[in-house]
Amino acid sequence: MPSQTRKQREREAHRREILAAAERVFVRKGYYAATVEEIAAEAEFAVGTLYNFFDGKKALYHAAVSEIIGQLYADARRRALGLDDPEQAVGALIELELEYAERHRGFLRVTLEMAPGGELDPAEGLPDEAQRVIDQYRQDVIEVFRRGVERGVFDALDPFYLALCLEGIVKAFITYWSRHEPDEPLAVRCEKLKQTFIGRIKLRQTGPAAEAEPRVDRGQGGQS
Amino acid sequence: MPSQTRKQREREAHRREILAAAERVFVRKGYYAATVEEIAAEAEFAVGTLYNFFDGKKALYHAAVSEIIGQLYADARRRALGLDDPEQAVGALIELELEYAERHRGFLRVTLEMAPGGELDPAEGLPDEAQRVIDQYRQDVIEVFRRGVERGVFDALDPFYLALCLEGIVKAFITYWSRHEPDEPLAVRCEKLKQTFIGRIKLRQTGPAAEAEPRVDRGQGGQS
Amino acid sequence: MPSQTRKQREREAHRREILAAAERVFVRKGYYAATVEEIAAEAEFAVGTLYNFFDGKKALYHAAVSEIIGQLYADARRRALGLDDPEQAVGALIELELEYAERHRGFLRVTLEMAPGGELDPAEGLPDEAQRVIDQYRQDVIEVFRRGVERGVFDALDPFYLALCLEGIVKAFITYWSRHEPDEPLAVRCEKLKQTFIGRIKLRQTGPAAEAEPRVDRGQGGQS
Amino acid sequence: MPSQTRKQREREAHRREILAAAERVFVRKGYYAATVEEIAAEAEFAVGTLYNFFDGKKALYHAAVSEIIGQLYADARRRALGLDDPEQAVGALIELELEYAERHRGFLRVTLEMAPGGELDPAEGLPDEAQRVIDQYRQDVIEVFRRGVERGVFDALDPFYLALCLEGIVKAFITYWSRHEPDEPLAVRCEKLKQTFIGRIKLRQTGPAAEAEPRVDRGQGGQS
DNA sequence: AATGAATGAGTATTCATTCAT
DNA sequence: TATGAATGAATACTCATTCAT
Repeated sequence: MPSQTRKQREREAHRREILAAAERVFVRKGYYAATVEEIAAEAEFAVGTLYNFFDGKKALYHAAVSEIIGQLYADARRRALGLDDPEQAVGALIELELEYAERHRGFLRVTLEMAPGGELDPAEGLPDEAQRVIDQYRQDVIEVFRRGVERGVFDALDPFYLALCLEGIVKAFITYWSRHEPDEPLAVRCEKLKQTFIGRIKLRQTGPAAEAEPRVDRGQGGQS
Repeated sequence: MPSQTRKQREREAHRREILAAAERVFVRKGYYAATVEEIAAEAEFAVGTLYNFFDGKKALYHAAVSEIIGQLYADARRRALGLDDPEQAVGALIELELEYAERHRGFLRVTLEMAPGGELDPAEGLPDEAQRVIDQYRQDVIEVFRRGVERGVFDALDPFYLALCLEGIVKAFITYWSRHEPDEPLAVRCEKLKQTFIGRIKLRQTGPAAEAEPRVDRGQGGQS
Repeated sequence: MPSQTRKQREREAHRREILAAAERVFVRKGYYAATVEEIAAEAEFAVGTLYNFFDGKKALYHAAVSEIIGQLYADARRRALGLDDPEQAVGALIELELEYAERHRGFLRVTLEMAPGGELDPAEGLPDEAQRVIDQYRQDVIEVFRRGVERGVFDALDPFYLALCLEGIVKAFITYWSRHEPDEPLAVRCEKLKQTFIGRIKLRQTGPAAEAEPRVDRGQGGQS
Repeated sequence: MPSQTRKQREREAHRREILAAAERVFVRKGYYAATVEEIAAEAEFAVGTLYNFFDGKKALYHAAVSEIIGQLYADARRRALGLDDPEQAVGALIELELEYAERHRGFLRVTLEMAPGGELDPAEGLPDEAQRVIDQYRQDVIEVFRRGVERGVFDALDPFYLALCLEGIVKAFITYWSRHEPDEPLAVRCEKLKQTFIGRIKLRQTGPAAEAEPRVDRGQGGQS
C-alpha cells in the first residue's frame, strides 16, 4: 500500500516541520511570549493544522523541549559518553555543551525557564519524558566519573557530586557568557574550562603517598 | 506629630505586606502565571490598592526581586563577605546561600526564571537595581577569592573563575535538592559542600615543589 | 476559484458590518462613552472578532470617521463640486450637507467631537486620512468660490473666507436643528439657506434695476 | 457673628478655587481625559475635599462649564450687548468672542465637546443652567440684529438667521485658527471679520454714494 | 472641613482553541 | 487534512467615589 505509506510519510514530515518551527519560536521567545499563531506562521501552516498534530500549546512545548533535550542526549552519547577514557569523555561533554549553547542561543532558556503553570520548581514544568532523559543523562555522566575514580584517573570524590558540579559550572559559564559577550573564541574558552575543571579533580600522582581521602582535607595527608 | 507618623508607618506597613504577598505569589507561580488579582487577594487588599503603591505588575515583580536579592546581599556582607579569613568567608557564603534557599523555597525560580520581556537571557528581565546588586555581590565574592589566592590560602586560580564556579555549583545543588528531597539535614549537606569545594582549591603545602601553575596539568610534572 | 472568492467576499462583508456597527455606536455615544463590547454586540460578533479586522478601538474609530467623511466627499464631488456653475455648485453643497446631516443624525458629533487623546483641538484626533479629505474638500469648495468670483457671479470676496463662512453657517444650522426640532421640512430649510447665503454674496448688478434678491423684501429699506 | 461669616467666606473661597482649578483642567484635557485627582492637585486640595463641595465629576464639570459660559455672557452684556448701536454691538461681540477664544485656548472644546453620556447631540450634556444662558445669549444677539434691522442699519433679514450665521462663522474661524496658526495678529483678524460680516448685511444706501464697502474691490461696479 | 488610602466595577486587549468549509 | 475566521474567557490597569481618622 504505497499510497498509504506516502501519506504517513507526509504526515510525519509535517509533524517534524511543525515541531522544528515550535522549537525555533520557543527558543526565540520563551513559552509565554510565544504564540501558537507565530509558530504556525513559522511552520507555514494554518493554526488549525497544528491542532491536528498536537493537543495544544503546552503539548507542543513539551514535544519541542523533549526533542531538543533528546538531541543533546543523543549527541552526548555518540560523541562523549561512549568514550572509554573518562578524562576524554568529560572533556567532550564540556565541549559538546558549550557548542550546543553557542549554536542554540537561548537554548538555556528552555532548560532553565519556568514551565507553564509550574509550581515552585523550575524543572517541574518539563514533560516527564524530558525529565527522564535529563535524569538518564546525569546518570550517564555520573557513570563516567565513577569509572574515572575507579580507574584512578580522578580523585576519589563522590561521582554524583562531580556530575552536579560539572553541570553547575558549565551552566554558570554559559549564562555568564550569554550576558557578557566573551572576549575569547569558543575553542579557547572551551579548552580553559576543560583543563581547569579536569585539573581540579585529576588524581595527583604526588609521589608515593597517593592518599585515599574520598574527599576533603587532602592537604593533611601531604603533611604526614 | 504622632498622627502623621502613624499614617506613614501604616502606609509603609501596607507596602511591605503587599510586597511580601507578591514575593510569595511570584515564587509560587512565576511571573507570567501570577495574576495581580491573586497577589491582591494574598495581600488582602483590593486590586486598586496595589496600584497605589506600585506602578503595575512588572514594577511589583521588580520590587519583589530586588527585595529578596537585596536581603541576600545584605546578609552576605554581614555574615560572610566581611570576614577576613578567605576560607571562612567562602564557607560562610555557602552556608548562607544554602540556608537562604532552604528558607525561600522556590527562591531560585525568581533568579532563574525568565523575567518579563526577557529574551534569551534569564537575568535580562531583572530590574537594573537587582542586576547591579548581583554584579556587586559577584565582585565581592571575586575579591574574597583574590585575597585568598594572594595570601596563599587558595591555589593560584583566576578569582573570577572561582567565583563563577562557586555560583554554579551552589545553584546546581540547590536545584537538585529542591527537586529531590535531600536525605541529609541541611547542616551536613552544607558542611560537605564547604569541605569539598574548599578542599579542591586550597593550596597544598606539598613540600618544596609547591609549583605555581595557575591551573591545569599539575600532574604532568610528576609524570615526566 | 469561486470558493476562495467567496471567503474573501464574506470577510469583506463582515468588515463592513463591523464598521457600520462602529459608526452607529460612535455616533450614538461618542468615542469615550462607546465600548468595544457594545460595538461587538451591535455588529453581532464576538469582541475578539473585531480585533481580527481592526487594530483596536482607536483604529475602529478612525476607520469609521474616515468612512463617513469619505462618503460625504465622494458624494460632494459627484453631485456638487463637479458642477460648472458656481452658484449651482454652492447650492448643491448646501443641499448635500443638510441631507447628510439629516440622514446621519448625530453625524456632526463625529466631526466635532474631541477625538481620542485630542488636546485642545476638536479636529486633532481625526485620522490623518480623514483630515486630508477634509482639507481637500475645503480646497475644492474654495475653488468653487474662486471660480464664482472670477466669473463675476459672486462678490469679490476672499474665496477662503467664503468657504469657511459656508462651513460655519451650515454647521450652526445643523446643530441648531439637531437640538430644536425644525418646524419646516428639510426642502424648505434647504431652499431658504441656499437663497439667503447665495443672495448675500451674489454680485449685485448695481444698475437701477434693484434686482431679484432671491428672498426678502430688501426693497422695504429702500422705501423708507 | 464674625466667626461664622469668616467661615462662610472661607468656604466660598475654597469653592471658587476648586472651580477655577476644574475649569483649567477641563479646558486643558477635556471631560474624559481629566481626572478628579488632577483637579484636586491643581486646586491644592485632597480629592475628598472636592466631594465636600461638589457632588462628583459630572457636577464639577457642569459647574465649570456654567461658570465659563456665565463669564462670557456677563462680559458680552457689559461690553457688547448693552451698546445701543447695533453695528457697534455686533462688532464688539465678534471682538469679544475672538478674544475669549484666544485667551481660553481650548475653550471651544468645552462648548463643542461631547458631554458625559450625551446622546446624539453635542450640547445635550450641558447643564440646564448653561443651556439656558446660551439660549439667553443667543436671544440677546437676536435682539441686537432685530434692532439693527428695525433701525434700517442692517438688511431686512431674519434676525435669528443672522444670529446663527454669526455664531457659525465665528466658530468656524476660531476652529480653523486653532488648528492652523494664523499669520495675522488677533486685532487684524478681528477687524477683517467684523468688516466683512457687517459689510455683508449692512443696508446699502442704494443712492449714488456707493460708499466705502468695508473691504475688497467691489469697486468693480464703479468701473462701469 | 480636610485628608488620602482603600475600593472594585468597568474596559481594552490578547490568544488558545474550535469548527464549518 | 488543511484552513483561518470566530470565539470568549482571562487579565492588567484606571479612576470616580467612599469613609475612617
